[in-house]
Amino acid sequence: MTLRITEVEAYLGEVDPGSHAFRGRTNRNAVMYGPPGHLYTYFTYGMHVCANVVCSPEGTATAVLLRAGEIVDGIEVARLRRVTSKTDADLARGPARLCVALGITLADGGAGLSGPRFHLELPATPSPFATGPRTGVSGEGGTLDYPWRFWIPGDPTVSPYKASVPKKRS
DNA sequence: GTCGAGATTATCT
DNA sequence: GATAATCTCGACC
Repeated sequence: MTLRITEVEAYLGEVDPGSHAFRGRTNRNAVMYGPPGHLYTYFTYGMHVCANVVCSPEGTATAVLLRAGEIVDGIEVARLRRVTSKTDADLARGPARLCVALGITLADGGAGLSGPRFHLELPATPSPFATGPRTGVSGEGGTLDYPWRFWIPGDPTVSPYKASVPKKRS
């Protein structure tokens, strides 16, 4: 199946308070310290799986979290995996949803993106994108000081979920 | 459409 | 024992 990535978040390793690598290398984030082009998956909140792409050389821990995407091919399979989704745009709108739709599990952690299981390729033409503060990150890592969220404006698969700070109702 | 709270478990301190 | 890079459901506008 094919997925067009529409939203990501950057994590700059040990200098990023929101990164799993902020407190140093652990057993879980060991993959991020490895060579680039690999898949870093992790289990969070006791029930969700998220996928990252390692993008820094061995020894450093930067990665890109796949937050949302559009199912281009194999949408029927994605629908079976995401029964709760009412629309196609919901199939991969959100990090955990994206993993479910693609069938990514913890067992895929460390897999290469040029191997038989996964293949990553760049688009023929670059897409316009916007930047902003990250969401879902606890602590100071989720503030405007770390505007490392990138998405394609206007794309229906980009999550509006908690995209803006809670505002009081007058 | 938007807001608020609960669910549930691997991992880290 | 506390925490967490989230999702879903129910209530309200």
